[in-house]
Amino acid sequence: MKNKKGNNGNVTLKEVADALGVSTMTVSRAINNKPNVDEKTRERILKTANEMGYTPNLVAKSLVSSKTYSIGVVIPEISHSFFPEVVKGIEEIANKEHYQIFLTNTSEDFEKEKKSIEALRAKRVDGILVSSSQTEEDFSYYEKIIDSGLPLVFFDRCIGNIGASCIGVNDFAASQQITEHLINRGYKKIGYLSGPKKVSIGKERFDGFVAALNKHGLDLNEKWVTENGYNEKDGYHAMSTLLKLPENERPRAIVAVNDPVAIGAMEAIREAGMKVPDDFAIVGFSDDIRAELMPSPLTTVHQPAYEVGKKAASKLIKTIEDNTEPIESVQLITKLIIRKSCGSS
Amino acid sequence: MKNKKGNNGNVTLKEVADALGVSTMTVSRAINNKPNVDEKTRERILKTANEMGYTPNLVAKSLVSSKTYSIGVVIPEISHSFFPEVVKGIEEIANKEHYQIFLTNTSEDFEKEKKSIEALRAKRVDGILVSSSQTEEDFSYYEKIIDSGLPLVFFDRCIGNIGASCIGVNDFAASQQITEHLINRGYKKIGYLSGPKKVSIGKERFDGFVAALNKHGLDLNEKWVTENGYNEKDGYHAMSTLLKLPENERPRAIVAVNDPVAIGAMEAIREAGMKVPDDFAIVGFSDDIRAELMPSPLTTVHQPAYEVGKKAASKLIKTIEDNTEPIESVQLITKLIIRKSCGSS
DNA sequence: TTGTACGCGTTATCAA
DNA sequence: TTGATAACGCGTACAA
Repeated sequence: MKNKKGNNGNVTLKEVADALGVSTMTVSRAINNKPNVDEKTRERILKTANEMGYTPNLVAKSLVSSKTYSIGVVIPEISHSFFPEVVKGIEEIANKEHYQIFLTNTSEDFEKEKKSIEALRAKRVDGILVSSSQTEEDFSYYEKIIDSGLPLVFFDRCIGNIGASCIGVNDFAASQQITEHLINRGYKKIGYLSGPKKVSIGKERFDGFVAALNKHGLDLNEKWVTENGYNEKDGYHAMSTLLKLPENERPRAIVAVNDPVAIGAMEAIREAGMKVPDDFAIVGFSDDIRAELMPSPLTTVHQPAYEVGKKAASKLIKTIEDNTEPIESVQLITKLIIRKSCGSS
Repeated sequence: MKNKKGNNGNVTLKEVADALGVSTMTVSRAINNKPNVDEKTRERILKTANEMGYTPNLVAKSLVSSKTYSIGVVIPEISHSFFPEVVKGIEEIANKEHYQIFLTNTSEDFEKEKKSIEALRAKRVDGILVSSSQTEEDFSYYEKIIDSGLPLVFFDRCIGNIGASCIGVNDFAASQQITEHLINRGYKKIGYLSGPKKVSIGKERFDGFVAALNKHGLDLNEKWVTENGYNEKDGYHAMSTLLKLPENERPRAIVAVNDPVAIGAMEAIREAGMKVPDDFAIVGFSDDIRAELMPSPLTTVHQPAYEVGKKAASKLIKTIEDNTEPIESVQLITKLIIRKSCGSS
């Protein structure tokens, strides 16, 4: 059986007004605490509205105001411990400012990413926060979004110089630093397990790695560089490839683009009957919740995920509410966490 | 500078219609693939709409149809590895059915939970999925929600017999089973680190623990039962309390209400200079991503988190789209995962 | 202080 | 096949 009025169970201003014999405007004013309402009528209205279970219809409000108080959040992989922390930060700030968040998970698939954004746009979100999985050279998709005027802030995986703010970390410097840490420990034969280099963190971190080698006069051995995805299975696969090299042509240390990849690689090393750090030193990036618990605790770069989320949400909301808010690229500071996997004593 | 028309950069049906000199209805029909449009005009319209960058305004559509294709998801703690998996399952099903999800994180706070639900209701979500943190006896809040006709499905932490479906796991049986596993290994002095027993999983799991003791003729020692929250720090705190007992009055094995609590307790044990399982055997619940990596890998109950999410979303959407969909209480099957923390050989 | 008219963008309905 | 009108629920602008 359907409701006579399509509005599900919900009470409208008009229904409250009719019940009291006043106009909808008076009810509206009373409920929104506008000054020009007689105190007695206000009380009557509030009482009745409450009894009738009135809740304002934000859909109608949004249609009039072109403001939904909703923001879209697009992330590549909610299972990585980094992202739930980011989302927590986003949610905290958003709620404080009375926004709700639409969450979409793209599973590292750019096509799904685009579809999600179209859905969010159709829902008329006030803005979107994106950690992009785009692996193409062509940034016109995001350029169009930004040109259209939809407020957009990238976080973690950014697309630079196309007119959107970005909240990330110092990927280049941190990657250089952790690589130098390996070099300083005496490792010279160092391999790199990369993610797609078209993705910002893929490029930045790899470049940091190369910069460290150059600075110390070490050569980049192309055979020791693999390019796969950002998950455990990708790390496992990449490391398996390196393990197929003849023993004297293998690297002695490994830098992984992130912790899930490092963790996958460690599994491949273990299965090959070898040990970390005795046979391979290895370092990661992101300080996954599992990093310190690995059989050989993983040396990595700690990222302030919660702060990234808060900062990104805050920047987006400022951009939404004030279109003179400047575009900026923020790099939050990471911290090198030295554990045993790099051969630390 | 503001837009003349408040609709941000978005093109409307009317604008497309004016550009072609047809009525909005014709444009609407063309775009929605209704049959009664001349094929030539349809083509002209689609072409122009596309060129102008038309995207339908779902807010306006929702106002007319009283349907938003949005569902609210309320979870207690997104940082627990269990919940991101659930959310992933929810998102997968929801997207397939063209729904978007509003995510809210309550940090185990019932007041925040209620506020989130009010916000979601004001946004006129088509339904909500809730894992409740309510710790009161009085269920009238949810009774009112359900009576109001807002489709609601609980998952993981349910509130029973008040007219909503619930997708959970066999908490009672699994808790009994894992407790019996300890008993069968010869442990007789068994303590319990509980969460709030007003929360469904708190009660079910504790009752399962007690049932196992009873079945084997063991007494429940009240001193060995603590009631705290569901996080690591709660487990740490609870275990610290037990460790203050004189050595001969301490339990020899511990059942924790979930893995985060078990992990916190293990930390307390380690800090006290004692070992798992040598000094204390311990088991958890939920198969946290860290469980197998603990210094003494944690024996626990694996929950099909992703399946819980898919099933919950699927049930909610069915309930939304067909109000004759029966109320049901589903218990998905868990699996006992035996590792070393229970003294397994 | 209170009420009336109108518009936000869309679709259902009925008329042409 | 196409168009005009009304309605969804609310708030702004103006009138009483």
